[in-house]
Amino acid sequence: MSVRVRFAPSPTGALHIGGIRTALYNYLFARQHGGTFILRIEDTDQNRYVPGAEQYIIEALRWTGLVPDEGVGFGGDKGPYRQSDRKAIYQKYAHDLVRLGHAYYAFDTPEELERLREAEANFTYNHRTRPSLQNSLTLPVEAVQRHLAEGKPSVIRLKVEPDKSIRIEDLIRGEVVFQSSELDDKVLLKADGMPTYHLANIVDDHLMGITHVIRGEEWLPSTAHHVLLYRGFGWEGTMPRFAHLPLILKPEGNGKLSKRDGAKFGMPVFPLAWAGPTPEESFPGFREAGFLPEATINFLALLGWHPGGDQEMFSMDELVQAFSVEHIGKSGARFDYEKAKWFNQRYIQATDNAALADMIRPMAEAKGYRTDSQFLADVAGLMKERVTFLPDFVEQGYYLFEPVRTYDNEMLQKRWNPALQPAFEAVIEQFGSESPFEAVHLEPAMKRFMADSGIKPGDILPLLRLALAGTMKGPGVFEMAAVFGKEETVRRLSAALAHFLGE
RNA sequence: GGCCCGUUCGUCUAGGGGUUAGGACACGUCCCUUUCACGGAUGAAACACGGGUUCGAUUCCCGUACGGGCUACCA
Repeated sequence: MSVRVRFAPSPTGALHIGGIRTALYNYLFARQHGGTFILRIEDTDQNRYVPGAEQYIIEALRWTGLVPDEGVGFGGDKGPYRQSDRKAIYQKYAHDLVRLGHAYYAFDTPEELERLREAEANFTYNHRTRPSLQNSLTLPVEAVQRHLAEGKPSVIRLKVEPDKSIRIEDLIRGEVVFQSSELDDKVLLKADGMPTYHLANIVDDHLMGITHVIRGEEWLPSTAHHVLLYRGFGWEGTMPRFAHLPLILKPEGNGKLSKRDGAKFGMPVFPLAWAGPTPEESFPGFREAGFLPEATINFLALLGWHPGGDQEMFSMDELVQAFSVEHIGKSGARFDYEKAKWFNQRYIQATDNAALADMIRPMAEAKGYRTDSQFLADVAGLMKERVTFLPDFVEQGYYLFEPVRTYDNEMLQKRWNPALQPAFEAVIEQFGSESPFEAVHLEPAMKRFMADSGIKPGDILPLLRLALAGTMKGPGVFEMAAVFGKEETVRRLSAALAHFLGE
């Protein structure tokens, strides 16, 4: 049977980076087995639905390259893939389960249950308490019929039989055992007619032919209920295998990574920026920060999984090859932003200049800078080994785009000396006569010229740098000169000399 | 509180009954470089604790501690 896996997020806002990792592992597993990767939108909670979240999820998957084979926005013949469009299906199955004796109607109001929980801290709706509550197991048949006919608000609950051991063979954790007596009678169908996660999930996974459920660890405790549902429906024979992923933890302190941690620690925790109704509900994204999708994926892949060995850099194809559920770690992984930055740096270094030019162009454009391909590619070549993020090219390399307006005064005081004027002028003149104007020629030629003229490179080189860039940081003097070209180089040097002379 | 899961350098991790416990990020030092980086070399840095089992346990078992998750008509 061919592998079918799904990524099933809830459109309650921006999808954080942990969600992308879950999608990634599902994707890798599907690709490796020649299987199908499905996107299902779990929007069964009307109250938490956030407009735009679904589009965000799809865009985030496209950006990271985790493109589904089937699902909302991607076609497929097992749809619809949006749970709110499947309401009638769940209702049918919920009622089937009642008929089969594995579920029942319950009429207790949320308020009544709330009171019970307040009265008894550990109150649970289960095999012990249900005989004293308002449901189709305790009420006379006529009363149940009447309530149903009158449309009295009701839910359908799973009838968990006590005294049974439920064993789950988790692909990551091995055998996990639960005692049914400790399980509650989970609500399957809510009073508004929508299913809860538990019902919708099992029905959909079954109907969509899902073979492996790879999801976050927060679902491990309810997996026992899910097994009971498969049994209740008589689907145990085709029940998917489960793999529960460890969670991603906060960069510092305790607990799992949350939305707010981005602002708290000054780093993005979302793949894409999210514009909420208020600044507090808006979040920065990896994409907007200037991460390459490949770097983001490589970083996430290794957060909780490693194939063994010492390899750090993995292309998507290599990940597909190397991936295995057995090598997923069991403990939570702390979100390590420094490592993410390092990956990005490595990927930028490994990207060719022409491709970088295309990525930089919008940023150069926004600043009103030159945007021709050759120049941007040259800038990329000069800066790629000293940047971390894409915007750094134009932000740190501003002097490549703009004329120098200010010179590092401290360095100027230290390096400039009026006695150097003739040497500096000679060097400017020599630059003007060099050809070809390329770094490989310029560097030896100029150094030879200085040696022949009795000019100490140590006196002049720092000044040339200052003259060309205004700052002591940056690419090699001759490399910059070559990118500027003869005319611009001489212009910058002359302008700088005038400034050095106090004009 | 109850149930479930986990625990190797600060972080991500490899490993696995006998190893100098390996790599990467971050950090220190040095080299390269008359800048800043890249790169190279090198250093400091870990098997939570207590009992077993065993000739031998970081590795297997049991406890304890600590961490995490769940405990909604949320997912």
